[in-house]
Amino acid sequence: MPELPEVETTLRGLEPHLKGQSVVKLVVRNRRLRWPIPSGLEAKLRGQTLLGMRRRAKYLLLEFPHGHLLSHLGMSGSLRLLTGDLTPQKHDHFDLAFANGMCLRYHDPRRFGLLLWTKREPAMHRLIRHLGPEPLSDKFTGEYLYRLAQKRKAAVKNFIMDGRIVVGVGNIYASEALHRAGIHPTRPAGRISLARYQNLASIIKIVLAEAIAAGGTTLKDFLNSAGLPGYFAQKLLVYGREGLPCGTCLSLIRNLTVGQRASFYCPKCQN
DNA sequence: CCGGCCACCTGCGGGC
DNA sequence: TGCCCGCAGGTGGCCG
Repeated sequence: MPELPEVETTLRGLEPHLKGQSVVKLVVRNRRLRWPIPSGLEAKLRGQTLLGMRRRAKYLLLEFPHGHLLSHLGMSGSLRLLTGDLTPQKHDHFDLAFANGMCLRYHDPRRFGLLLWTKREPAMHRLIRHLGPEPLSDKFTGEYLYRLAQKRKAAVKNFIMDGRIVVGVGNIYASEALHRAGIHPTRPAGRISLARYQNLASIIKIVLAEAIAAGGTTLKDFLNSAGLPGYFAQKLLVYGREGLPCGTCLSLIRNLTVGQRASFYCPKCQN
């Protein structure tokens, strides 16, 4: 489900309500996420004040006086802010209750997400340490992509989805950005010019920024922290549009498997 | 180091 | 209707 824009949307929805609040309790109904929710986390969080929230890649980082909570939404996770009815539904795996009455509830049918605790700087954590730059930062440029791409034979779509190269570009936005940039998804990363990478890098920034502004993409079940869908799905030009005409040239959009992921592209506009 | 593949898990839609 | 198959927005780990 969530790529960078969906995680950012979740962060922006939660932070104003939760920053500065103290934790009343953590209730875990199912510890078995991608990695088990650590036992003892309940005791660690009780009474602690949430100092701030950040996003790094697709991880949400919650800062407390003695460490950070590190969470990830996986493929099907969502974090909702509840105030009224607290009856848990199927796949509601944990609740973080705050002193102002707000309840942060995690829902995740596939359980590919996670909730971990780290005492050290989150940037030093083994799941974060190896990650590349944020796509919306100044470190992410066409020159940067071009330099790392030299001699690489992997398909450019896999290259830009590799978190060690750049974070936050998932399957939807990789397809969309490559389409807007006119680059075929299977083109070897090392066989793309600097000029095309400059174009691609700026397009990735634009697509992600537009998706954040639209509140993310809801394909079937993404909901923001208030339980509302994002509407960037209406602006997708190729993703999920196999067999439909390209908006530019009317060729039919194709769906090709690249690196075990569906990849949508226009056979005429992208090369 | 790099590239390719698998696994983790549940739900849903299509085809028969 | 019901069963079986394939597929789904992520990503660490393993293998050659």
